[in-house]
Amino acid sequence: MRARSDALMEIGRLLKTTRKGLSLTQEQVADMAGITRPRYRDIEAGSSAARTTTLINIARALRLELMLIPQAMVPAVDALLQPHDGDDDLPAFVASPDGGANA
Amino acid sequence: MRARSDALMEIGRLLKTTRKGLSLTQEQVADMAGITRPRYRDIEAGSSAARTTTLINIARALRLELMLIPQAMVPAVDALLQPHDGDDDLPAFVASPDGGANA
DNA sequence: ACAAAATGATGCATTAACGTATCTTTTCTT
DNA sequence: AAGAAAAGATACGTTAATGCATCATTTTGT
Repeated sequence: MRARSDALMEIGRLLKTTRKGLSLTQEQVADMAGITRPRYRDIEAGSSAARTTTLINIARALRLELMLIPQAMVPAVDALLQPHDGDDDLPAFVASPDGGANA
Repeated sequence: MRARSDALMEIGRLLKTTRKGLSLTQEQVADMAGITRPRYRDIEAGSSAARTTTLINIARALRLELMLIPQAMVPAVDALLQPHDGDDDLPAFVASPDGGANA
């Protein structure tokens, strides 16, 4: 409800972009992820820090996978994702800077 | 408290492996991530679904980054992470199958 | 073998994610 | 322009993540 971290907003933007790329409504994604629309809305808006399981379910509804990448490999992974020749959906990747411990 | 999904246990295993590779104690990682040791312990054991912000903080304490990768790109990213010639720490990557909507 | 550190584990209080309901505002479609 | 659908937003109750304290067990180091 009162999350609002940089990372959350970045994730939210990615979710929204990906969802629109798939022409899905918030309700459809929420259903697929097993949560309600108001909750999905908060997550997409970056105003709620979803549980790990919830984020994974949302990601999969959008054909994304949550991964933990060694920081040293992030540039390489980014480069790999940049020239998305085109399979079906839109590109994606997340995370970067932040700071404040919790919340 | 009673999470226990496949994905959570997989993440937990990765966190533990990475932490040991960095020779850090649970307490050190918990401190860096801004949570308590009992909580970090639960997360590492896969018995608790951390909030997104918490997972990000833990990941960064372990020099990892949370990323959402298009499923179509996962094999390529995996391949990129496999032959880690030697940068600094241990390997890493996560996620796979699961199912049950929430929790 | 011993001590110390690290990890496993539990109980209780607090906080925020999540569900349900309802409303308004914006964006599509015709 | 009118109507419908989607998205934005808020309130309140429930549930689980988190903090704090404290135990037992395992591992590490000397």
